[in-house]
Amino acid sequence: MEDFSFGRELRLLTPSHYSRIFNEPARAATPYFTLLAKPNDQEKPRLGLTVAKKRVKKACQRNRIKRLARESFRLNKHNLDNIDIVLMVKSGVDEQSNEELTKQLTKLWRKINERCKPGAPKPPPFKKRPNKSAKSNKQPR
RNA sequence: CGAGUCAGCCAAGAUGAUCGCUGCCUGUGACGAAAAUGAUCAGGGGGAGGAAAGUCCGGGCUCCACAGGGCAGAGUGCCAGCUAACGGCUGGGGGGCGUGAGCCCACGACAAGUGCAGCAGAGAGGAGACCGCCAACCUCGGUUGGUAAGGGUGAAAGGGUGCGGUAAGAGCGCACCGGGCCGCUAGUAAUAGUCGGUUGCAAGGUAAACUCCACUCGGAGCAAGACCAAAUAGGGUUCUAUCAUUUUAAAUAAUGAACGCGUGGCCCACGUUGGAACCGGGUAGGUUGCUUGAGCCAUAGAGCGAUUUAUGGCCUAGACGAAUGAUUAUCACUUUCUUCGGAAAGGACAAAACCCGGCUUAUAGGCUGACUCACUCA
RNA sequence: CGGCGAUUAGCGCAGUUUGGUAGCGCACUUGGUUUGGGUCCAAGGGGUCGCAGGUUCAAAUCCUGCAUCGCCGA
Repeated sequence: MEDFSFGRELRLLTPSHYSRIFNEPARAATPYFTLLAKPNDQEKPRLGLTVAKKRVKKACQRNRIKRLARESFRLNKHNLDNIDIVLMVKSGVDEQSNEELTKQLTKLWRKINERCKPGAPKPPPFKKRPNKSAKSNKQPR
């Protein structure tokens, strides 16, 4: 029987936890999510969520996305190594169905775990994304 | 049956299953000498709203300030009541809309004072002669005077209709209607009146213009405030005494040395030369404030009503990178398709953050009651 | 969660106090100057004044309610 619990020891609780991960993390992304991750010295994986008000306007939609992410993490955490993950969202998530988001998240957990393995190639140094705005302007709405 | 008005209620459709989150209660009881605290695990029964929203008002609560009063500033604005309070609600008055049930209204004062009204128009406020009308004069087209009935301008032109009157006109006079003032009556009052008297009508609009009048208001907000408090740096007190020598009551003073900074190196200049204990401020972090309250339900009484009194019963979320969820089964409901077996899709607005009373805004639908209008039948 | 401010032409801003005509700079268009371009000169176009109600004869301006953007407080 797998352990599916999700207590406080599996979450990132303070700003210092978060800022550690923002410094040179491994990255994985889909059109609606971005994951940042780093190995930790605990025995378990840990999860933190950032759902910006700028990206998702309504409070009940923010809650829905956070719940889905936590639920997905809870069901998949036994496949993860000891890493800290921060999940960020992009604009447009609130228009997607629960089913679609769950599918994307399940893929992402596997992907981020691969990239955090010690043998994996080091990610390029964290730079400011060049000309991100120019690129997004080209994309059709 | 159709159209409509008002009031109230429900709201991720209902019931299960599996896997989770959270705080409460009961048991367990790690660490610890023990007590206390209560880690962990198990069980039980709770766990978003009518607007939780906007933050537009009002209050509780907390801290700060404060003799008393006034000014300034802000707000409210028909009258009476309700309330902890209000810009809210109830009842009444007045005005407007609707055939009606009903709905809407910042609705004090411009006769205290000041201001504003572009353009047009003769004239924009105790006025005025552009056209017209009338009279006089003359060069027959004008001049002077009278005149507010008619035309024209404007959002707005200084009571209305009729008769008399007049050179033409005019509240100039009269009748009726309307208005002002004083009184009477009804009403707590706003206000009302087939009421009485008086007044030719003189001062029109605008106060979401300044202003005046009446009433209200100290400021900030739970990120308020209270308590505990690591590391690092720094402050104070005491003791000891530093790397050496001399000196002094005393690390009191002086010299040298060392180290740091700077340099390829040197000189000069600058700075530092330990340790211990205690004290207070205070950051990260934690605890508290934190949910029993102007509370909810039922019955009875008072009141037209808002509301209130009495008795009985009930306890109904307290999170903090922030819980209240996900998947699935069966059964209902709506729409579409249909080979009438079924299949597919769908269910609003929206998430507590100290707590209440209101207002405003968003909202798929469903249910209940009262009433109005139209038509038909009896 | 609480407390504040702003929204006017493609861009940056006046005008709002005291209600009647929406203006300035850059940019844009046309013409002139020049061999041509720039500079310079002259003329011109372009604005539901964030949205919806109300007060008023008349609203960018006064009042009310919404929307969007931004700032501050641990």
